[in-house]
Amino acid sequence: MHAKNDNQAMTNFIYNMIKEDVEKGALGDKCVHTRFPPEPNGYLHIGHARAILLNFKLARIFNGKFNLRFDDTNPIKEEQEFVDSIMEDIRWLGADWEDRLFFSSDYFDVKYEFALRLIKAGRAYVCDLNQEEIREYRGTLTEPGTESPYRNRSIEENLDLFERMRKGEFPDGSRVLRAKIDMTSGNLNMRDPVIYRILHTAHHRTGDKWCIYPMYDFDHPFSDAHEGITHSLCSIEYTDHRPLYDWIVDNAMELYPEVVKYRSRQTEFARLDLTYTVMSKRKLRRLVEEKYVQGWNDPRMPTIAGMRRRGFTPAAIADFQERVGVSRADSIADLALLEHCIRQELETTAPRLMAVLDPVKVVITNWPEGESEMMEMENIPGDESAGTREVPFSGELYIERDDFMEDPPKKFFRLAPGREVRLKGAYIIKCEEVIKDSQGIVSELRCTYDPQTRSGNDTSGKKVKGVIHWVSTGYATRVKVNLYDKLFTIEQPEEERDIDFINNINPQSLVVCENVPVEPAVEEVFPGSRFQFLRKGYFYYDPVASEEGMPAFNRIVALKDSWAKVKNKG
RNA sequence: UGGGGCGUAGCCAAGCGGUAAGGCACGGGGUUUUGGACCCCGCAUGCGCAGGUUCGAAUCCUGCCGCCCCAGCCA
Repeated sequence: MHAKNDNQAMTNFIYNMIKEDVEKGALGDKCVHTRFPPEPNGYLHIGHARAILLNFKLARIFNGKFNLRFDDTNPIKEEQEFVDSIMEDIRWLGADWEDRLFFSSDYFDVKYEFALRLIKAGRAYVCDLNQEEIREYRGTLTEPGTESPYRNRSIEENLDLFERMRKGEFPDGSRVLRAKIDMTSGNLNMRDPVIYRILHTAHHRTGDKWCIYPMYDFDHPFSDAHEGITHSLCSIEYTDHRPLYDWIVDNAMELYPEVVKYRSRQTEFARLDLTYTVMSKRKLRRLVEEKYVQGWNDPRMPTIAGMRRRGFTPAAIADFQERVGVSRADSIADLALLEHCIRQELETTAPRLMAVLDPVKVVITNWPEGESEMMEMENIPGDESAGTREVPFSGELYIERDDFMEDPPKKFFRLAPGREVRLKGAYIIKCEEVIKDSQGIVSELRCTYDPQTRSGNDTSGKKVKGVIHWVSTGYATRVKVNLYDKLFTIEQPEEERDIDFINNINPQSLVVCENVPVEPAVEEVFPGSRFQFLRKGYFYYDPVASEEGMPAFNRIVALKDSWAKVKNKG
């Protein structure tokens, strides 16, 4: 439907590059093969969705393959809980890794062998410098480093020491294995990078089998080449690591060709940020831990889990990613674009329902006492196949409090004393009397209806500008509604260097409406489905927040509101 | 002269020597029983700046300016 053809949608530089590779036969007998390599130490967010979808779609467009590989080389930070949530999120997004679920830790044996071969080739050595000394020897951004005094140990000694590291003879931090590259390189990553460290910590997959673990820069390129990844896509901050990536892959091909399926290449692209939210793991964790939100899946969070509970759809997220595009330039996508994508999808797919979020009572004084009438309304305007439903109309109704103004400005088209308005799908009513409580708050509007104006066979010839929604008081089902809005009040909450980003939280990011009257058709809908509450916005029947007898609906996004603009102009 | 990356509209982004796509946002009009949706129209004499090459430059050259990343035994 709204999803464009893949080939038309993709016009970014990575797509172009792969297309060229394919056309000139650069892949040999290989097909395009990509991967998404999350570290299982946190929840996925909308920024990750770009990487997931990009990798997955690229593989699909070129009839290639897409792997999911957990980068689990640091047992201190990684947990099974995150493996599970990450898989759930990726699956929900629609990226299918088929039978190719891998873990970096699956290759610890073969990586150990590779390390041995590097040592034997004189290209890696065990270094006894402690962490602080390694830092000192590394030099600075502007000064070259100094070679470690252990750099020229004999191959035999290195082999012996590395073996003893593996056996657990040395404490954490006492020794590391380093690649012997160039301590004078302007690129710090090439100054004899550490490739294995000692960590006497159990691993979520390999248990106590290992007490030495490979570093990312050694592990990642090797795993890519080992899996036969043709295009290794990563974010821009790894550009500096590319020479090391190539060094590792080249050495693997030379020293251990039997386990290398492809000479993988790394390509970097910019991360994706979004306005009115934060994306850093640290800040998201703070929001959760300090209880500014109710958890990682709070519908205000930019996490995949949060967006799923808010009611976003995978299709809208994918559409958003496509429209934003991919480049190497730092970018912050506009929340308005994401909102546009979900509105566009729901406009044609979400059935309409009437709910009055902030009710005020209307009594129709000339309506026959105790009578009611069924009004037929379209579920999705313009889509006959979506059918219609019956909505009970009566002499006592709720309408939205802000659909009435006692002293309205010229451009206000809704209800006001002496003015007429159409009740959507029903009759035109006229406000005859305003009743207020002791505090002067409007408590009831007494109106008359015009029997000639029944929707569908209006013989009155009347034209009113305003159309408002309503619910019959005697036929209202009560639900809970969570009105979610932007989590922050400014576009870039992370930008304010001197002010804690917490200060920019939107105090109105969640407004709860209890006992909201909704037309009775709501009783036939299911958790997990999406609706438009007429004129108010799109809502998601939240299976998590709903309770027995009290369904909860989350506002995904409000409808565009051009009245608000008029009103604010004065 | 540490190394690397990036500057096209308010936000994204195409373009790769032939005279600035597209989307969102914004503004105007039409239409409408959702102030929604839909349909028109408008929105960079200009591509960070300054020179140069060329019949012709966002694209090539030179020099500047600005922003981002890198000194984890994190990924």
